Amino acid sequence: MKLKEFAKQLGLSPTTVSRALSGYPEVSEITRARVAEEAVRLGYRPNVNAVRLKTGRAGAIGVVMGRAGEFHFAEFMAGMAERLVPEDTDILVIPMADPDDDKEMELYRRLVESQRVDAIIMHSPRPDDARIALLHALGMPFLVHGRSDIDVPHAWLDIDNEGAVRRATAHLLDLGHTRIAMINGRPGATYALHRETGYRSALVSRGIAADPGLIASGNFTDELGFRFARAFLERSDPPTAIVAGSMMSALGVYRAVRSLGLQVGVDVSVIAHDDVFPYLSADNMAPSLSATRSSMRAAGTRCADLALQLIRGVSPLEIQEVWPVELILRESTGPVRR
Amino acid sequence: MKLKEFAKQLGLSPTTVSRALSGYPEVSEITRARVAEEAVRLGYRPNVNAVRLKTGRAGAIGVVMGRAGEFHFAEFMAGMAERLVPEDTDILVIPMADPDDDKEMELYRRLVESQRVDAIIMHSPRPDDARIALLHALGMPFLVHGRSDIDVPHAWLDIDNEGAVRRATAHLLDLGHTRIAMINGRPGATYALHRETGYRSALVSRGIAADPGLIASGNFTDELGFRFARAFLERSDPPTAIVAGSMMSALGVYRAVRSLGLQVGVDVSVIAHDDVFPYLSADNMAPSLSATRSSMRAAGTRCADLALQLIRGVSPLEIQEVWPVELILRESTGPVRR
DNA sequence: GCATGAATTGAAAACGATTTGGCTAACGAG
DNA sequence: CTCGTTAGCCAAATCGTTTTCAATTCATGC
Repeated sequence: MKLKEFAKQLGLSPTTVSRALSGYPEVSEITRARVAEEAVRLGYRPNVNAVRLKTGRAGAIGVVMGRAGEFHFAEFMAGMAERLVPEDTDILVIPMADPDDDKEMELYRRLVESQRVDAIIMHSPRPDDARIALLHALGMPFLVHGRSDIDVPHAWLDIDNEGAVRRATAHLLDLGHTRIAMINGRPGATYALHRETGYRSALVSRGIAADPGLIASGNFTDELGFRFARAFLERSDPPTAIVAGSMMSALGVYRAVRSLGLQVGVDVSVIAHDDVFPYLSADNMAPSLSATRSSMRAAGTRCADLALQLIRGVSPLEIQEVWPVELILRESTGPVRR
Repeated sequence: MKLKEFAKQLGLSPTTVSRALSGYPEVSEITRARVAEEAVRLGYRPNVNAVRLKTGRAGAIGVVMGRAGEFHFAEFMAGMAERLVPEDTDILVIPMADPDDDKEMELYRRLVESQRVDAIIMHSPRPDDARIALLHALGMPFLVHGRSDIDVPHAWLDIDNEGAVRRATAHLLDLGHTRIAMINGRPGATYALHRETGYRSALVSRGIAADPGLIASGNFTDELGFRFARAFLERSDPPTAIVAGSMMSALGVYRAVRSLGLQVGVDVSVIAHDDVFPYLSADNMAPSLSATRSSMRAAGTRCADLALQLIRGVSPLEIQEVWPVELILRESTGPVRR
């Protein structure tokens, strides 16, 4: 059923029907009602591609996905959907190429030129992220989930990674721990830097020098959590507490602690960052995991919302949001054992 | 840069340029080369929306996403991307509505009519899944990841859930276990039924009656894994082995076993299904987890491939694939303890 | 030297909507 | 009774491609 045909059935012109459906003011309320009603009855729906061609709007928001199958991603997208479904806006997944490669840049360029999306949401930027510069130069509305120091205006939403880790570390210090290890994310991303800054600043404020041997970086996997924690704990001067970057890392850390016959929360205190997953909760771990917490799903919803605002013309400069992070103390942290 | 303008720069007609770029045979090799080269140099790219309108092809495949943020999803999509990126086909995420609701049906209807996707990939169908009937009726190419008994032709790719669980259960029986519990997925989905069938048939073949009290169903979460396993093990006649539906369930089961002072692989044997995640591996659990294994990522890649075939006109009837599932024995399974 | 067919190329008509710029009728005001 | 204004509607142009149909060129065989 096309507009022309539908209009004929109604005894109206395509113009009027189009206007009625798009809510323009110059059509009488009574006609509008009739058109709307008949559209439902006859099942008329404007052809998206025609609308897109004519208006230049894509009706879709692109979200960049890492190729490693990050477990955060589904949760973030589910959050996006919450906001975007009622808006009738599509979610387009943009698989990342190698970020260091020129291909990645080429990919964005093509994406923008092809007008398949009205805005882009990207994750885990680096302090000097060429993608941001490019998207800005191309004039594509985009929202950064995370932050960048790059000298280009960009909208962003981030959590207070630095503050979160600082508080977590400070809490461990309060408990008497002085040798505190840290398992961070892949080096390069701003969030990893911020976390390290938070960690260091907490130590410094107590006059403790950070031991480079107690800092490790890598993907947020159970395996690396285990390997790093084992390596820390097998040192001659092992840490008494570990700050881990994710729930998966924490699983590995727990395992490492246990594997050495030690007890989490007693011999070794553990704090991790929890993005709040429906399938794995810090509360349910044994012992329950003290964690810095921030909902990935909520971030997805809000990012989608902000992207919509960008599309509607809000200036990127007005969109800069830092979310506070909760610190939830549970059983995995305890006073240092002498 | 539009086609018209680009063509003029080349001193050719839009027709020829279009043909050259789309690889039609009636344009000379030399012109084609020139056009291709200049297109890169001048940065001409056809407007996707115009192409879509004209050709009726959307250049995108839709994939249905549950709203619960299933952890499998990112992995599956990463797999899809592997196949779809080189094909220059977009991935559109279709958030699911309530499947029992009419809204879900309405959603598909609109999706199809709006011509936003050329094919749809859906997951976890039920034996009698109205969505399949609808998509078939609407004439939309679609691929089912999983299976359905519905009497409507549909293309599908599934793993051998029944065989996997049968073998897993049989292996436990071989080890002398006779009281074997099972933690299944949400009731209703075909895969859950198949798994239960596999479980029951293994028991029956040894003349053992399935105890309904040893079968539980629910989302694949750590929490439910724990709760179900606890409930099982606290019975007066506890099972000596547990078959779990996912890695997350297995985490919960491990926790439950430990919480009762029991030992996985010694007091209680555990087998789970492993979709192979980069961030959590059965091999690394402690004790390492015996598992039925099938790569979710590979499934995503293959599903994307099959969807492309459907688009190219291959009959759904020719696309029916069952993947065998590996059974990998590790430390979490051992002979029954008397 | 000419008809024939193959090899290339173009002009123009779609695709299905939105939107600009009229047009008509009705209503008050003068 | 006319004129200006407004509400409501419509015709036609447009978005940027693809594709049908027709035209042109060119070599080939006679």
